[in-house]
Parts: sequence; C-alpha cells; structure tokens
Amino acid sequence: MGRGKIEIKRIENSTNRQVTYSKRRNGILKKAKEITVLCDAEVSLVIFSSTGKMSEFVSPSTTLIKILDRYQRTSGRKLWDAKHEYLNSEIDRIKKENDSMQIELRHLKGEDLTSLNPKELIPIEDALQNGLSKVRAKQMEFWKMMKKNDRMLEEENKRLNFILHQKRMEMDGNARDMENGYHQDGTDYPSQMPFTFRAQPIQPNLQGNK
Amino acid sequence: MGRGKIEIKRIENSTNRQVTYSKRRNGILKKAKEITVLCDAEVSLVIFSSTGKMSEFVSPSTTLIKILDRYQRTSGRKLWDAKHEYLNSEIDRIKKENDSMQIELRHLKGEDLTSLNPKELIPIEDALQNGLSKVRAKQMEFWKMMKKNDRMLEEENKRLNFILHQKRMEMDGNARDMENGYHQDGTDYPSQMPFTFRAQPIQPNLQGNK
DNA sequence: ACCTATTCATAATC
DNA sequence: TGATTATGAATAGGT
Repeated sequence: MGRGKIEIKRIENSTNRQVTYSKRRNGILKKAKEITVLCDAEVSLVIFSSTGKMSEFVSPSTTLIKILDRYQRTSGRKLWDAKHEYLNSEIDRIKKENDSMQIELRHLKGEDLTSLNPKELIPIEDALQNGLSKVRAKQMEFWKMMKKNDRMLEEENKRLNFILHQKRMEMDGNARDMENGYHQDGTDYPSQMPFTFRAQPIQPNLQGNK
Repeated sequence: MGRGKIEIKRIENSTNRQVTYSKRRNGILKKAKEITVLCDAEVSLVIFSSTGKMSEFVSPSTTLIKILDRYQRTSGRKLWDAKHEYLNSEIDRIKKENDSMQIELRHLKGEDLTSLNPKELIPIEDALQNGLSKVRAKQMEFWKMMKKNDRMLEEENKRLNFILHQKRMEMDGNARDMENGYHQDGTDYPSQMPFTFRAQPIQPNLQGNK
C-alpha cells in the first residue's frame, strides 16, 4: 500500500524510517482502538520508537495493570516477583480464613444446614445455646442494673421532694418576715441548693462506650 | 476496506464479531511485527478477545518485562508499586471484612458482650434464637427420618423372623427325612445362616452427603 | 476457510 | 512536518 511495494526489512534511511514510524504507529493505534470497540476486546499496546519515544494504548474499559494481571493468570508467566507472590499468598490465606468464618456464621444463623449430618449439628446447637444464655445473662445484668438505678432515682426523688417541701416552708416563713419588714440579700442561696442537683447520674456504664 | 464501510461501534452479531476479531487481530499483529522490523521499534501488544482468549506480540529484540520496565521509567507511572498498593489495599479490605465477621462470630458465641448496650443485644439474641430453631428443625427432620427407618427395620425384622421360622419348619421336615436314611452333604449350610445377617441396613441417606 | 469488491493505510512525492 | 495521491493491503460480506 503506497506508491510502491516495500520489503519488510529495516528502513536504512533514518528520516524515512522516522516518517514511516509515525505513520504506521498511528495506523496501529487506530486499529487497536477499532478492535476494542468493534469486538469489545481488551488491548494494551506499548511502542517505543528507535529514538526512544513512547506511545501507548490501553482499552478504555480497563487499565494496563489489569491487563498485565490477566496476562499473568492466562499465560502462567510471572511478571512480578517474590513480593507480589507473598502478597498474593497472603490474600489467599486471608480469603480462606474468611470463607471458613463465613461458613461458621451461616451455620450459626441456621443457613446451609443441608450439607451437615446430625453429628455436626450438635456443636452448632451447643454454641447457639451457649451464646443465647450468655446474651441473656448480659441482658439480665442490664435489667438488674436498671432496676437498681430506678430504685435509687426514686429514693432520690422522694428526698428531693422532701427538701423542696421544706424549702417552700422556709420561703413562706421568709415571705412573712419580709412582710414584717425584715430584709436580707440572697448570698446564702448556694448553700441552700440541694446536694442532689450536683450529683452525677448513677449509671455505671449503662450506655456502654461506643 | 471491505465490501462495505462499517461504523466503528460494537458488532452486535456475535459470530460476526468473532470473525472480525480474528481477522483484525491478525492484521494488528502483522502490523506490529512490520513496524518493529521496518523502524526497529520495540512493541508489546497484548490482546484479549471478548471470549477471553489472549494473543500477544513482543518485539523479538526484547521482552515484555524489559518493555514494562522501560514504560515505568519513561512514563514515570508506576506499575509494580501500583500493583503493590492495589494488593495491599485488597488485603486491608479483606482483613476488615474478616474483623467484622470475627466480631459477629464472637458476639454470637456470647463473647465480648461487655462492649454492647442493651439495644445492640436484641438483634444478637434474635439471630441466636432464629439459628437455634433452624438447627433444631433440622435435627427434628433427622429424628423423624431415623424413626421412620427404625420402623422399617422392625417390620423387616418381623418379616425375616417369620421367614426364618418357616425355613426351620421345612428343615425339620428334611432332617426327619435324613434320619430316615436319606443323606446329603453339608452344602446347604450357608442357607442355614439367618437371613437377617445378610440384610443391609436401610438408611435413606442418613449420613447426608460428605 | 476462501473469495472479491471495496475501503483504507501508506510510500512516494512535493 | 504537512498535504496529496497512486497503489497495495486489509477486510466486510458473502459462499
């Protein structure tokens, strides 16, 4: 294609070579784009000219890294070294751990039981029973704490009401005094404030941390 | 180029797409070879078809790894490190998943409950209750199956005993015949073995699979 | 997988 | 470099 046929061998004239390079590089890039669109293929293309200039194309649906990853998996050849192998093995290890936990969780939730035989159901039942009693013990604990707290609040309430009542009585007395012309400023007020208003609510960790 | 112009967009007909893919892939590979020879460029080309088949070309003067190394140096973009980071983030992600599952498991087993408040205990209790009832339903299922099996075995037993009894009667008859001078060697011994010893237990899948 | 009309890429030239 | 164009290559559609 072109004004004449050319042999496929190194173009000796460097200018010519350079020109041909540009044209053909564009051609290949175009073709690469086209095949990705037409055939939804995944392409990665990296070209270095003889002068060291780089051109690249990667299908928009992916990345060079993903393609190289897939390359390794498909071809079996390794591009990355020990570090990556280590990380990969680590991922495998954790994933396995994950899977077994998932299975255990499922079983505890009563899912996927069909694959189990009666002997295997026993420890699951035990675990559930045990967990349930522990959870309920905890709830009981909370319950008792709340009840205790309730009682204390009630008592406190009574006490406050009592004090309040007394206070009212005093005030009535003062008011009568004032009417009788006897005056005094309120500097003694703070000491008259009931203790309980300063007390912190008695909740040993009822809300939990979190 | 071709019998008609085509738009550059995904070819919907899959057969057609596959055919076009093959043709164009060959075209690109050829062009890649040509440019390396004509312009002594370095090319790496990796293509995955939509069906997952891989094709590759790397200039003979080099290797994919060398090209990728050069890619990193030239573009400044990191391939190995990026891969590294990706793997690390993946590990983090899975580990987090792991942790949350572990916590859930612990809670279901009644451990680490101190960090929870009463409201958080409810769904755990529910899950346990639910799991327990499912596990017990499964056990009940097994139980029924076993009982049914038992009944069948019992009936079978009765039947066999009956047959055995009949057999003995017959034999007694024979024995009397023999005592009357009618002899025969002991080849019939096996038939004297109670049938029941040969009967296979009827277990419709009691062990489950696995 | 092969065929061929057609479109496309590009070598040569300016 | 960039544009032009004659020519060979690539390939779409059909068999």
